[in-house]
Amino acid sequence: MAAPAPVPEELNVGLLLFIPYRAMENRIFDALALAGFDDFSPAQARVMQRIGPDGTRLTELAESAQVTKQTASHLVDQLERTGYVRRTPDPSDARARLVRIAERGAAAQPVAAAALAQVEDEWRAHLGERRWRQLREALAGLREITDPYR
Amino acid sequence: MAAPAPVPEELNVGLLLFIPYRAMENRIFDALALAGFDDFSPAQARVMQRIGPDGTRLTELAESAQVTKQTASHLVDQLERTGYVRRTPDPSDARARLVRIAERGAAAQPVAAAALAQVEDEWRAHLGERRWRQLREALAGLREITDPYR
DNA sequence: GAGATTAGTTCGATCGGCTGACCATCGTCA
DNA sequence: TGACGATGGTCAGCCGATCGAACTAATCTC
Repeated sequence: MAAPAPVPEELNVGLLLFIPYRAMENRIFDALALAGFDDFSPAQARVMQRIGPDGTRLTELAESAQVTKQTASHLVDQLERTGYVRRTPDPSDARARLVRIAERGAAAQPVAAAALAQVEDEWRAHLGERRWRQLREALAGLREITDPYR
Repeated sequence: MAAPAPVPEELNVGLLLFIPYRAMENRIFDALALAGFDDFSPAQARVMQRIGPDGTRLTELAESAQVTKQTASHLVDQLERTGYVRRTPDPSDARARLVRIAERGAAAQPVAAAALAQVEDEWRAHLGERRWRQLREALAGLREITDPYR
């Protein structure tokens, strides 16, 4: 333990979480824009990122992203218009439709993944392997009690 | 943030950060509303939270919250109208004005602080003291390379 | 002191997100 | 079996957040 927390300004945990989150979002967003994927917004991305490999229902997306169905629907509209996603019928329920990644979305994913990996590498390098793993582990633990969706 | 399809265990760090952040924000917001402070928005709170004890310039607030000066100005307008903050002249620069916490803002702060402490306690209890400290430490480390303001 | 820079505001537009109202399908239970 | 509540989704209308452009006033630099 050593030094008795010399930190005078104990920045609150909420802010402490938000700062790197925002940095990550910006980095990925910039990388995508640089690769030509500049025709979508952070809000759209926040929804798109939650689409599973086999498609995801709108309601599920809405819950997961913590927005109303209407908002999610609206964002999916835009994503559909620009070719990032596609709505397909849900075979198991005629009311529902599955939102799936479309061609342009599929093209953007590797770019986003690469940017993500790049940032994670930088963070890991900065923190060191041990602290990095501890961070991931603690965040996963936190998720158990803070993820309203899951 | 846009990232590839989530695999449950390997959920990307951005999302892992976002989930508890959002949960924290919601909890504090609810507590404030319950205590009668229901006449302001999350966006306003995000700005207000960054006001220092001796007041903070608008431009500084804008940078720190990563919004434009116009947006910050607009939010401060509202906060001023509802009595949470006050604009005072900056003695060191006649162009500038210091945004300070006003009466209603000062009244809200202990409520927010209590809610924050409550949530932190819950999180600490869930993670255990050791992991909790590791989390805080890692986040502080991350801030060194992700906080564009500082 | 002229010109560039900086702090802040005003204006106008767009986008994100919400509520309310609605339709179609599904599931259940009398 | 069929009526009715619950569920998945859309449409319409509204407000707040945020941005870009253009502007004023004060400051800084030579």
